[in-house]
Amino acid sequence: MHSTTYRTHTCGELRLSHAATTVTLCGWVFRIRPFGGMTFIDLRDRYGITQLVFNPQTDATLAEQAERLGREYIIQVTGQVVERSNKNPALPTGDVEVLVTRMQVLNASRTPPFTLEDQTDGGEELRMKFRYLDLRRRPLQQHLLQRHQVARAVREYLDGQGFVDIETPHLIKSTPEGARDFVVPSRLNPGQFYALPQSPQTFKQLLMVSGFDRYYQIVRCFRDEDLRQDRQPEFTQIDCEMAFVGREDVLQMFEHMVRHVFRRIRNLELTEFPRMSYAEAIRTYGTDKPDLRFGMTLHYLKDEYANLLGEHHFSVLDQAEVVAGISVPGAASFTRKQLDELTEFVRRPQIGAGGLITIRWQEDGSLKSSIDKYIAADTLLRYAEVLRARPGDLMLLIAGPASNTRRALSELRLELGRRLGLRSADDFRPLWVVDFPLLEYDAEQQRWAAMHHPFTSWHPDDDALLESDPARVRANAYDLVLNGVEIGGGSVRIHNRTDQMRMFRRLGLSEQEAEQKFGFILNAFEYGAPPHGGIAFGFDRFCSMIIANQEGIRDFIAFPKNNMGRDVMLDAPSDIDPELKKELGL
RNA sequence: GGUCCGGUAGUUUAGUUGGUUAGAAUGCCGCCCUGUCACGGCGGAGGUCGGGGGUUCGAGUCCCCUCCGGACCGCCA
Repeated sequence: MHSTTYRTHTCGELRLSHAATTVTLCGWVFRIRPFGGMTFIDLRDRYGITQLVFNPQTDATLAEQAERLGREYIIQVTGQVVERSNKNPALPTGDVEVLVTRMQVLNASRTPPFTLEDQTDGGEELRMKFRYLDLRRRPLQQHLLQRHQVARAVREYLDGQGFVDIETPHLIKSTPEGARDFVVPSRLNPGQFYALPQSPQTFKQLLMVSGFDRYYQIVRCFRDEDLRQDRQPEFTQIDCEMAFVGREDVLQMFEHMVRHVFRRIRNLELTEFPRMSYAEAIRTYGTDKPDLRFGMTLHYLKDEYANLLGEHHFSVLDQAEVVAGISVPGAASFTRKQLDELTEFVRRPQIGAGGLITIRWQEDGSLKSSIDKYIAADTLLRYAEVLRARPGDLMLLIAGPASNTRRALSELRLELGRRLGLRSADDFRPLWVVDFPLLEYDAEQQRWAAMHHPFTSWHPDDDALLESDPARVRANAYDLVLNGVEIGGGSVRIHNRTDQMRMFRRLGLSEQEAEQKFGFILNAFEYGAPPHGGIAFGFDRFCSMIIANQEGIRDFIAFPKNNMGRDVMLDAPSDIDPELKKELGL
């Protein structure tokens, strides 16, 4: 299958059954073990590693040449496959070796700046600069090969469900809503710019108007925002849209897609896709993307509905908008040092809690808290009841403004999950988060903004609230969360001009602005637009989760950018030729 | 726009209160070794301590500025 004019087999192919045949292999010199006259070389390609033997008794000149090879030289060798006297069970090819009788150096190599072992000694920056070398390493090769398999499985499923892969343009129009656009100057239209798509959102909706019913695309998207380990300026979406569907149709269809991909890639049957409202997620986990692999949910001693604090003399609690906490099973044995670390963790500027109240409920029933002088033991026992704690547990309380406190507890919960080993890499817990708010108030710009995007429809029961009480309108939107990572999101869309205009007005666009920026879709809605809805998955995140159950996506992208959006291998972005600049009217 | 961490040999890193010749591992080079597989043994070379300025008798170490990398907050419909 891989036989070419250069080679008869790959480096991962030879077995005992090949013994006594003569083969020609090509590959990179991975390790050289000179052993007196005799020399062993591990020859590597993407299929595996095969041991070569050079024996001076067979060919003294050749054995000497072999000793002079360097790491990552690329060579072509011919020889006989022989059974090894000392087999290596760690290698699939470990039963055999190739006794080399002819060797040609196809290309020499400088000594690589870092080792290409699975556990490389290279730092992040160096590996990025020499990305093509880093990609020779087995873990990264596996990631990209598996990413290809994920894409195949996705296409296999969607093709089977009648979805049509249709390409959409990359040079499009800049629109005011959403993320900052990357722009491309137009030479033929001096002073004007294209934008690169943040997603094919409007195009896929127009394809529904055209009657394409079921559309998908694995497509690059661009957003000019600050980066994180799970955010790149260009990233890939599995972009999907369906006509004549309601929310339930979309959730079913894509739950099954995720199941299909997990079967194919991990041979794993996902058990259930529970649903949770946005409000419930925020209340019980402090976040809209809860990690369901472990418990430790939030419980409230004081919030806008109730105050269960009882008798005490502690102003920190009285003055707080919200007092809430989690109980950590079996963690009453935490040391003072560990508790200090947790306190420091929540006080970090990024988390921003004022402090952390710790209550250790010992196995013997005694209580040790950081607020012993303010709050009596019987009151603490009532707190324990609210927090669903048991003897042996550690209770952690935070008091402060509602959203800060929830966020801090959410981060604290994740940190404890990490420390206690509750976020297992073999465990996958999907979750649909539904009923997001349609709008959120942007204090900076003093206007309402779409939480999902401005084409999202809303719950019919909330229709009247759009004008009277926008904060309470529930969107017909959903996110798919996997182990605390948002891997996809979508909505049932608006499909008539009247509602779309109401939405634009609500977002502060005048009739004229809406017409100017979004005229194409408003017009399309006047020519028989079907009800439709869809979803988009972050393909890079989906891959990083399904392949390695990790959040960082850079190791699943062949040529990613760093956290300043730079490609350190190319050294892009860069200056351009002044002549070119002039032509572009810049 | 902001916060935090880091930058010492090719690479990964140690370096105490500011004090003698900046130490280790790995890689690289040389010699020895015929069954290794992270081979082993002996020896050797290799340092603008990111850059600039300052404090000091003396700076890898302290201060200021700056560049680079990483993580995060804001931001990311």
